[in-house]
Amino acid sequence: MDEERRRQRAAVLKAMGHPSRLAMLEAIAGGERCVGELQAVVGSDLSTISRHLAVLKNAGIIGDRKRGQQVFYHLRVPCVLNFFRCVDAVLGVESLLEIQDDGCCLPARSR
Amino acid sequence: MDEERRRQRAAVLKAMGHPSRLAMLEAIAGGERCVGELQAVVGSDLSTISRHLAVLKNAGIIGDRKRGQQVFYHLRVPCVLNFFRCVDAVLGVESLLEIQDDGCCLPARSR
DNA sequence: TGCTTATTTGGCAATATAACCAATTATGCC
DNA sequence: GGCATAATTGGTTATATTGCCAAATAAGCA
Repeated sequence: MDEERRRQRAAVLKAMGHPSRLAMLEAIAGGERCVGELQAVVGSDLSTISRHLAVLKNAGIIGDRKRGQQVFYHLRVPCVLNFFRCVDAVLGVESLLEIQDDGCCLPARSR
Repeated sequence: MDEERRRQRAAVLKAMGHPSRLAMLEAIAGGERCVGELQAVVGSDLSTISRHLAVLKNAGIIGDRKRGQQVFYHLRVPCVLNFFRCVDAVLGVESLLEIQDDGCCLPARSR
C-alpha cells in the first residue's frame, strides 16, 4: 500500500536524522568499520554506539558482518549519502522563498 | 564547523522522517498547498497538521506565504524528493549484504 | 578452562515527539 | 463592529528516543 511505503521511507529518513548516526554513516561510507572504530569517531559510550548502529541496521541502511570478535558494518546502498548535496542546498538557501523550477542539484523530475 | 553542519543535516532528515510530513511534502511538491488542503490529505487534526508544517518550515524544507486568510506552503528546494529513488533502493534490497561499488541510483561519488 | 577483548542487552532517568482539545489570533465579509 | 473561516498556540497526556552504567554474551588466546 501507498501508506505503508511512506511509513518505510519515513523510517529510513528518521534513522538518518541524528548527528551521531550521520557521522557514523560518513565513516562507514569510507569502507567497513567496526564498532570500536566508530566509537573513536563519535565519542559516545560504546553501548550508545551499538544502539545507534542497531537503529541504522533496523532501517536497512547498513548491514553487518562478523569477523573474529569484531562486527563490521557497511552501507547497504552507498548512494544514501548523495542526498546531502540536496540537503545542503536546503541549508544554504537564505534568499529564495519561492519555488524553483530548475533542476536544483539532482537530475530528474523534481516535481 | 563540521559538527554543526552535521547537526543541521540531521535536522533536515529528522524533519522528513515522519509519514504524515512525507505525505504533506508529496502534496506540496505538486504545487503550493494551504493547511486545509493538507489536512484533507493527511486526515489528522488541523492543529497537528499545523505543528507538522512548523517542523518542516523550521528545518528549512518548506516556506510559507500568506494569501488572504490562508497560508500556502511550498518546497524551498524541490529536489528533496529525489532522494526517494535511493531510499526506495534501501527498502528494496533483500539479497545484497555486501557493499556495492556501482553507482546505484544517483550519478556521482557514492563513496 | 580461565582471561581478555569486542559487542550487545537490561534497566533506568531525562528529554523530546506526537496527538488531541480548547482557546487564541488573523483575515475577510456583512 | 460582529460573525465566519483559516490557522496557530497553550496545555495535557501518551509514547518514543537518547544516553549512560552495569551486566551478559561471544570470540580469541594462554
